[in-house]
Amino acid sequence: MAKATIDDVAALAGVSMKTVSRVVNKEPNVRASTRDKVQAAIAELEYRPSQSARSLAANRSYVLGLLYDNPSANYVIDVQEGALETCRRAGYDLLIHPCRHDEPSLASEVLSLVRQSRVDGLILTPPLSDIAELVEGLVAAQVPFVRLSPTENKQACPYVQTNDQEAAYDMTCQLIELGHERIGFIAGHPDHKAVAERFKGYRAALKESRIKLDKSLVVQGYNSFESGRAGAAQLLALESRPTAIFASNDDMAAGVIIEAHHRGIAIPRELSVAGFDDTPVAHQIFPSLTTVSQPIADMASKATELLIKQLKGKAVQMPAAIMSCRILVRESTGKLGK
Amino acid sequence: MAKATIDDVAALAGVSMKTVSRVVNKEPNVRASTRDKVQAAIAELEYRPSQSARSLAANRSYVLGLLYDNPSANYVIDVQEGALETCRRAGYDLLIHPCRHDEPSLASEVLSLVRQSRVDGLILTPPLSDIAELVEGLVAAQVPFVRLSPTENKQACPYVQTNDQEAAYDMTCQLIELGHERIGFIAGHPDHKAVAERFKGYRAALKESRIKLDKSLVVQGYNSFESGRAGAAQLLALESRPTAIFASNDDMAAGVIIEAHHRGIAIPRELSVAGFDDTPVAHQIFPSLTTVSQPIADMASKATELLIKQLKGKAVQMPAAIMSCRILVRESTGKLGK
DNA sequence: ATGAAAGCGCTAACAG
DNA sequence: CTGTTAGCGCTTTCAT
Repeated sequence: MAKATIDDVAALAGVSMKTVSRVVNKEPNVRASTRDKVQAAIAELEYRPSQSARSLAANRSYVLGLLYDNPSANYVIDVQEGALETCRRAGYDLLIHPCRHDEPSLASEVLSLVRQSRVDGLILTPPLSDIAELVEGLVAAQVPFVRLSPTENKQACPYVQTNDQEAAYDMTCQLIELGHERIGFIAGHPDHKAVAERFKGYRAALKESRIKLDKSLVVQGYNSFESGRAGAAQLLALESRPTAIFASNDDMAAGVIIEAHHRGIAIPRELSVAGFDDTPVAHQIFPSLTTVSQPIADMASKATELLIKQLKGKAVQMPAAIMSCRILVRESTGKLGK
Repeated sequence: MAKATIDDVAALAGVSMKTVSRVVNKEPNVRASTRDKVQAAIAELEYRPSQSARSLAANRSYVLGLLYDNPSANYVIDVQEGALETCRRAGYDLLIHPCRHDEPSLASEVLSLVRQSRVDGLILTPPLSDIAELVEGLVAAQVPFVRLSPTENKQACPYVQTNDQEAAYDMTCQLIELGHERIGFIAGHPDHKAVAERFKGYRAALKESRIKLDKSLVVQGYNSFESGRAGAAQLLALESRPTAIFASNDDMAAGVIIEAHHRGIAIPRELSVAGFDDTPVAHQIFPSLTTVSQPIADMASKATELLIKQLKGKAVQMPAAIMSCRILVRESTGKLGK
């Protein structure tokens, strides 16, 4: 049996092509009995509308593009999962498009994707959310898009973010309450602003507790395990070394833990360690890592919803959603000497 | 400026639409000077062919579908990366389609995706590579597809696999050479045959060294960290416990390491641990894990090539590619007492 | 509530 | 080597 077309369905149901189209697209103004007839014909012929034909006619692809440049497999997978969840419910598919945030041709490459009518809209994740040229290019070309965790130019499009600076603040407060005063901090990659700005939470907590910010306790990391280990090596070699280290993400925190192991420093007896993200390594490491969990899939799912709403023309203004992080206390933090 | 169409380009270049089409699709039989004229017009108008129009006319979407049901984010990301690499070079895009291998409607759901003309072909990854109903359904519907690491029904389609049973054999031999005789084994998820069959390599190595297979040393794992930890708990509680444990993947090996830490068993002095896959946790854990690295992205890239070749009708028979694993010796294995 | 006609922008088949 | 003619299977617009 050859693939059935809308004409075959119309003929079998004894209606016009347009009526079948109405039923398929759940448009109103179809009598219930007519709809039933059509649906029976669809079932009998196993009719599936051709996406290419409807894309061409309607000038919409029913495909969304997910853009990312993130070395964390877990982050990307969670985003994909969340985005797909909403896509499926709404009848969209998802095209993935990893790219390089430092590629000069990034904006034109992405615009080309849209101009080929491949995707109806885009989802941007950090650090792409903060690439001004890309964001401005999309706005100028009137491409519908949403962003996850943008830190700048927030009126450009709908977005979803977490209160992660607040979580970094809370985490730092917890360490202070445990009695720590010399708290090392490993900052996130400067290009990755959402991570980099977790530093603000750390700083605010110290300030509130009237602990002077000691610049020798703050080292630059680059989100990788290796950079975390290197940062830890620097901090732990200090004459008066910190009693706690807060890394801006789990990979770097894992690096801190390994470096401490290799130096024979006991965690948490001699050093508390905290991370951020709750990646799998956080509980696969010894001791398990105190960290912050972000609802990444939920953020992506919500962002995709905002995008689809925008595509349907329902959005007059640019909505935004803020979601909450959760601190997970595990084995790697505690009072000194315990 | 409205989006330029092929007619606009043809008009500007002073040729027919068909000639533009030839240039765009790099077909032969176009005079160089004509091609140049056309390309100049394309550049001037910033013409990008509409994918929907060409899909409809040519009955091809230039999109491939990637099917997976794998809890390992790293595996999936590597597969995506490899597949995309080939896709880009060949002018294809990639649609991702996670699904559940135990879902009864899996085959019909996937066939529906193809019938909507969304994808021209499919890439199946473990454990989907071994879902007979899906594989047979695709063959029956004459859908072009390729598989990664299939263990059954190998003539059904082109495929790519590694010599991982051989690698498991080599790893076991290495442990034996280090003096281990009581080597525990944590088997992979039974639904995930490619992983499960690593056991064969372990068994073969023991046999060759005339070490009797002790069934109490083989426990069933399910590929997860937790199942690895549970398996290790069982093995390490044995009266005569193993001096080495080989887990069928890194997540389970990480579970072994954590369980050993909690029991105060020193690695590798009292227990050697080996894993499989070389996921990030393998070097983010203490001690770092001896493991096997598979060229996952390369496999996916190669598989995608085979698929595209098949789409172009170039493949008469079903080709297969076998790639090599590499053993990475790290800190977690050694001689007893060292 | 339903239908008829006119494309969407391209490729395929054939003609020259 | 290049052009002409027909669709691909839908949605849209406008009738009825």
